[in-house]
Amino acid sequence: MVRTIDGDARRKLLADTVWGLLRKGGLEAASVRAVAKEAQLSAGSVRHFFSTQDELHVFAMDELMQRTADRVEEAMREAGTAYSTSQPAERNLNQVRAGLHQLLPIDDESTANFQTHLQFVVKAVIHQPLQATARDSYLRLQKFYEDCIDRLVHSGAAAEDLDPHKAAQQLAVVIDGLLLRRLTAPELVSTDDVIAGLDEHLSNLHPEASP
Amino acid sequence: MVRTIDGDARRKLLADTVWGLLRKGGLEAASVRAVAKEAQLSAGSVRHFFSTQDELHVFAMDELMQRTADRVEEAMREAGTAYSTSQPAERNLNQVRAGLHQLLPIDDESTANFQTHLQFVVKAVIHQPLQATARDSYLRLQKFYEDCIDRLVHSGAAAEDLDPHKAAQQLAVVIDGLLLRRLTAPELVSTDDVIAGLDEHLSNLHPEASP
DNA sequence: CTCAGACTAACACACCTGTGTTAGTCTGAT
DNA sequence: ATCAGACTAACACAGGTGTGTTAGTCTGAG
Repeated sequence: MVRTIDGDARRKLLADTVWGLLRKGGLEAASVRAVAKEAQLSAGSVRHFFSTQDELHVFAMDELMQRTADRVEEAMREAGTAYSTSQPAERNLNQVRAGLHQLLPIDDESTANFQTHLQFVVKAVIHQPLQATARDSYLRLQKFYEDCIDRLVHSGAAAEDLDPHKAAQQLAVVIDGLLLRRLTAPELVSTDDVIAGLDEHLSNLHPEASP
Repeated sequence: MVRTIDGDARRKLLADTVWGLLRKGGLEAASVRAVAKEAQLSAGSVRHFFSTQDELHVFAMDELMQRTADRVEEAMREAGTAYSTSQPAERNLNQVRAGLHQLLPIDDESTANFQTHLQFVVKAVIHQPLQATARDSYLRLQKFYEDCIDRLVHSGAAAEDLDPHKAAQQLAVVIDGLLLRRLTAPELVSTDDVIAGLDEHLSNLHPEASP
């Protein structure tokens, strides 16, 4: 090895650059040249790390999904320690809530992230190279939702006669709906509405819920 | 007037062409030349009716939204006559259900429509010229949802102590969520799931609902 | 000190884009 | 029959795109 720049760091920097351009102008704005310019590199340099534009885009999408997953995991761990002295039921509920909050646009940073996310997944519907990543992402998410429901049921925060599969689906629908609406109709749905929407849904799972 | 081709028909034909290209390749695939070719016209001809690309795209989006609104209205009218001999409560419920079904991808045709729809609204998030249309569309939809809740409450299909605004929001979230999930994760959400998801939500509004 | 090879920069190619311009063709009211 | 003007077609311009190629620069192991 000679003259070894940290390739992984470079790749991640470029992924980050793609996110910014994508959020502001769609995937088409994240051209090789535009990314290079934004990252203060030459086009040749970018293409040294990603020999193809699709490769760059796929990597950027993968990376974004991974980051989100990491954030969820960390938020749950944090909530775990924060409520380490609480009852398991309360701890579980708060962990789930903390994890799910990471999947919603609730502040400027997460809104920016999910704007990028949305552009990616919607593009993936019609752009083949992105489909595998999109598929991985939603399969993983589905598992996560099922895990959340599991935790809620086992800790008494959700009725035991719940159909876990159905409940996970509904949870996914609510989260995706809140996401899409917050991003496309921001005048009608505030970040507070988003949080309230999720919390409402969760509290309706409580066995003693519903008047 | 001389040599007057039906301009409105031409415009609608071109809008239709845009939908097809958009659904398959995103807004960027609906270039002036591509649209012209697909519609078997020359580029100059297209630009005679739309002097700018944005104008064409905006018109196409407007038209799509209008068509959807028309379908909703007609479905409700149909349901009204179909249940004209029923109790008002039952008629109202079925009208609402029929209208809302028009806002979901439940068969090949509606799936295609909403693929186009989704591409439009997500592009509108970052593409200024489309924003006014998107805004009109979601404001109109919001009113429609509130109207639906109203009907349900007044006909006893929904609890009277419901917060109408909140209920309309939740309805919107469920519908948008089902839409996004069906289109981005078709393996996880079938068209039947979509219908079931909506019906479940509606039946949970019933005053005597919840065990 | 050397030099393989990781990295960068620059150019070329073929193609597509929106838009402006300009000349032509056809039609229906006069 | 004429002719204004709605419509069409074709070209040009300036710029952007992905990608291939090729020559150069820098560095750390030997």
